[in-house]
Amino acid sequence: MSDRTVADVLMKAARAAGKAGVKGRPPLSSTAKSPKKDQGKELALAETKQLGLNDAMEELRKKQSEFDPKRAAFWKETEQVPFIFLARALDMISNESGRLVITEILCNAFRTVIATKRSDLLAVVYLSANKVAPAHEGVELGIGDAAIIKALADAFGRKEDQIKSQMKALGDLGLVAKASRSTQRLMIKPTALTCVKVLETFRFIAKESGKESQDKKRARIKALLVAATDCEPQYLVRLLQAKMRIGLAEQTVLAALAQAAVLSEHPPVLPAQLEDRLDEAVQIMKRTYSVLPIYERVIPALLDEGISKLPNVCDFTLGVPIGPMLAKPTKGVSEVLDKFQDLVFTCEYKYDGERAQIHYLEDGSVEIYSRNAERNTAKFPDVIASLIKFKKPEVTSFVLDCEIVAYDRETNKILPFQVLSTRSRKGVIISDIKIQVCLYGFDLLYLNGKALLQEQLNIRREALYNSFVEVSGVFQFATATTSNELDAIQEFLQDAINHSCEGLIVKTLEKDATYEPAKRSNNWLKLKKDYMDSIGDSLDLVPIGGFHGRGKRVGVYGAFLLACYDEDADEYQSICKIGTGFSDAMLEERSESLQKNIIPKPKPYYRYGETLGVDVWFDTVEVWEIKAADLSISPVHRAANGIVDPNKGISLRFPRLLRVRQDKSPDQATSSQQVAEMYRAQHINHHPANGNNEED
DNA sequence: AACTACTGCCC
DNA sequence: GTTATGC
DNA sequence: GCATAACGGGCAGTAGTT
Repeated sequence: MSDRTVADVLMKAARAAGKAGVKGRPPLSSTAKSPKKDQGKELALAETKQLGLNDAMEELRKKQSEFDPKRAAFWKETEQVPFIFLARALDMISNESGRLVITEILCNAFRTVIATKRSDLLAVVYLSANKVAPAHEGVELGIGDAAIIKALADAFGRKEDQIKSQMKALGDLGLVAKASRSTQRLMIKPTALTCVKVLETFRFIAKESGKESQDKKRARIKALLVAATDCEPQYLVRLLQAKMRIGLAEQTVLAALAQAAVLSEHPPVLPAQLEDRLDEAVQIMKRTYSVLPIYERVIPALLDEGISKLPNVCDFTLGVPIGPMLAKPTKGVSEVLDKFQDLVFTCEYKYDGERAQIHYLEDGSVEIYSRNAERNTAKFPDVIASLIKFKKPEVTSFVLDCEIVAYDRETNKILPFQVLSTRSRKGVIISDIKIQVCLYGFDLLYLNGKALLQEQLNIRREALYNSFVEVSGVFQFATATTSNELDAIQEFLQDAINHSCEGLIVKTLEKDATYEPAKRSNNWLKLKKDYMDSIGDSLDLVPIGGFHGRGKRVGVYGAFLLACYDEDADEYQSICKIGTGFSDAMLEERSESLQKNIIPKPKPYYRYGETLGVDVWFDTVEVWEIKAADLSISPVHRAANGIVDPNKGISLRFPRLLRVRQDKSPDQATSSQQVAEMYRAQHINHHPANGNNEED
């Protein structure tokens, strides 16, 4: 089969389709954004027979000052909120790009729920935020594109291959679902979906496990799809994918929720105060959720007590993960000095491991949470067992912010992230552990019954230093300096890198130095070698394959397969895919240019992993400069195969496009020898278990 | 029992 | 994780 | 500056298949 024809046809089809339904980029083709309420209207009238639906939905468009919550309800107040109400609201939002308007529509929808069926607000918010449960509860759908494709084929009586090729063309399974709507009319119309029912089904899907669980999950999805009408299939699928793609995500949901609470108050807020109250409410809601990310707690409290009293009822709770504070990237020491001009600050090593937030409760129990609030407690029983050794006896409760790093206690050296990631993740037993870890503590958020979030970093850090003792290779404080001289910082950065760290985190100490949960704060700056221009690994590589874009990248390539050139064997060896660093214009240019160089099948002198699933192959014509943070041994890529590892190639960590090298031809690309040399130059600390005879 | 594709979650 | 983009 | 949505490598765990 010829890849060219398939690829070409799909690409053209996508362009012709004008990329309706996914926003973010002014479409290549000039099809104007046509309001699509017209289409929805007919479908709704024909199918749902819910008279008043369209009028009701029209109400949602109104400004919040003119909006009448009950007029937007087309169901009886005793009934559960229909799913189509939310789906239509989301569809309305998909046609908007302004965040204010999006927030307003969602706010109106929430107000209607509050005014009619308050008990459904929780489900409606969960669906709006595209979540199934709090992150730390570990509820997983276990449904990906492959499973959805099967379910769609099943529900609409289509062939999987057909769905797949339509997926390539439309770039979104939600749109495929929309296009698949069953033509046959059902004899008995299924009962309308409700938000509660949909959320409940998602939770059932998550619970399904073991033999034939995939069939059971698929059956549940099918049932939802069959019962769905109008735009419901599209949004069901997008919810299952956890990709809403309509410019709405959790932060906006929180804002809308806060505003809806204010606007639902009795007596109504005076117009003169309204704007301030709304802004304040949004801040309160975001802050509350950042320290207590559990809708089951926040929403009832919001409904019962109102937004103003929310902080009194919903506060940080030991055992519940706080959103970790994040750092802003900076390009160099001078930018850091610039941003922290007159402030006192400190520099800490940025360790290359995984972020951990450790909760130690009064009863001695422990929870360990990841950067994304996943409960990792069962992954680190060794950490829990060692707590007692580095915690001072007078410490009865704490929340520690730290980095867990793979560590070789023989050589006292930090091991690479790739080693850490090989640790088992579930139900780990201490005696089975092969990779030891060291904790690097850098912040203390809670101590002996008292939250420290509001304290400045110097206070929190003092508390940290006073509460724990270092145990070499088990628990150490993040290496820090308070020097504020450019040269000294530069040197400290080099020290960090020499000690197997990624770079530095620079933090304000005394002023503007509170812990800002869940924020990428300006008070923490990260400084990595590869952020700096003219420093860090950069390679000149050849695009040899393309992958059809999804979402806002439909109609262009979303990613490319890159290769280096092996001079000895005269072959191109895949080294990584690349999908970031392109401006929209650049991505279009490169897509268009490479499309002219499509070849029907890969050249015999291309080396690559078969599992990559390349959509389209290109002749070697261009050279792109790519920046990366590190080089790694790869299970799929083939660069420098046989040079560093007998059976494996080399790949790049965090690859991104810098620019197109118009001055270079493909055979002048970075050579496999150079790639191998760059890999060796990293001076990686090898784990003893991996260093010896692996393959003999 | 070994392999593979898929999924979720680290970075 | 990095990056680009619209508001 | 914030929020969102494109996209990266690579690992363990799981379900299904050979």
